[in-house]
Amino acid sequence: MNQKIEKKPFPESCRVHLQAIDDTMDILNGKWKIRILGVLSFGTRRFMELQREVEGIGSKMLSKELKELEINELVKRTVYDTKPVTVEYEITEYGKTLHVIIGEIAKWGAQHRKRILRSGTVRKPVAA
Amino acid sequence: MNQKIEKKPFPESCRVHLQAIDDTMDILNGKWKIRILGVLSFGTRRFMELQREVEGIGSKMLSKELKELEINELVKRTVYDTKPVTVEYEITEYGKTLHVIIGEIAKWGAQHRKRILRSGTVRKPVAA
DNA sequence: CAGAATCCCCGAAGATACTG
DNA sequence: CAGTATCTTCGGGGATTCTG
Repeated sequence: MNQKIEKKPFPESCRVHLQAIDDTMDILNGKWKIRILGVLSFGTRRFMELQREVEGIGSKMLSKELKELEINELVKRTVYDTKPVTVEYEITEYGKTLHVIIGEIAKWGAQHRKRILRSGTVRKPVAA
Repeated sequence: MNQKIEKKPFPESCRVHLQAIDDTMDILNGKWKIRILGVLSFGTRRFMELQREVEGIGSKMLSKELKELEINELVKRTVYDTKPVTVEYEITEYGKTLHVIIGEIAKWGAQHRKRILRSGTVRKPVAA
């Protein structure tokens, strides 16, 4: 049975803020996208290089995630007409606008790691 | 010695950076955590309120994600000994250190939305 | 209300093989 | 090399029910 507590639905300003968060997260979904962008932030990469550098990802997933990033114009794919075809991926100018976010994520991660180590306990970054 | 340009596995500095990104993402995994933190950033919330405000989440998922956030000391759970028990969730001081990230995410989302609208096409934030 | 327990399904994602 | 195609498995997560 549905309980109704009916409080104020939610201030509009809050909804907008949350909507914005969702907009971003819809694009950066999947556990690989951020990581892929992280690797690409160091420069152009070929498919195989990415697969090697994004630890644990399979070719199918990599292909799929890259395609999604490309659709959203965050990554650019370039094909070179060599004998065995060569493909390079790089972050677009628009994609670079994400660097602020990724930078903050990296910064926090570094701080967090220090915190974990400092706190004697053998606790590790637990997720699940 | 070796004159050939070695394909270094990956510069150490880069690995550290990527590791930091992973550390953060391991904690903010799942499609709900960021959203939950976003809602909680507006203040203390009860279980049902969260479920209503984090659109689409089920009680099982909400419970699970909250537990994980609690383990990582990003969220604090308080139980009040009322007739039907009352439970409140709030962001911890440590959790607030994530506000920078979440703020940037929201900022980017807002910008992105504008960009999408501006670009005539009916393109919408595509994820998959 | 706050959640745990159950049942169950569908899609994410791995492994493998194949192609231009 | 850079993917695509196919098959299959596994568990995330939804719906529902139950309890303190």
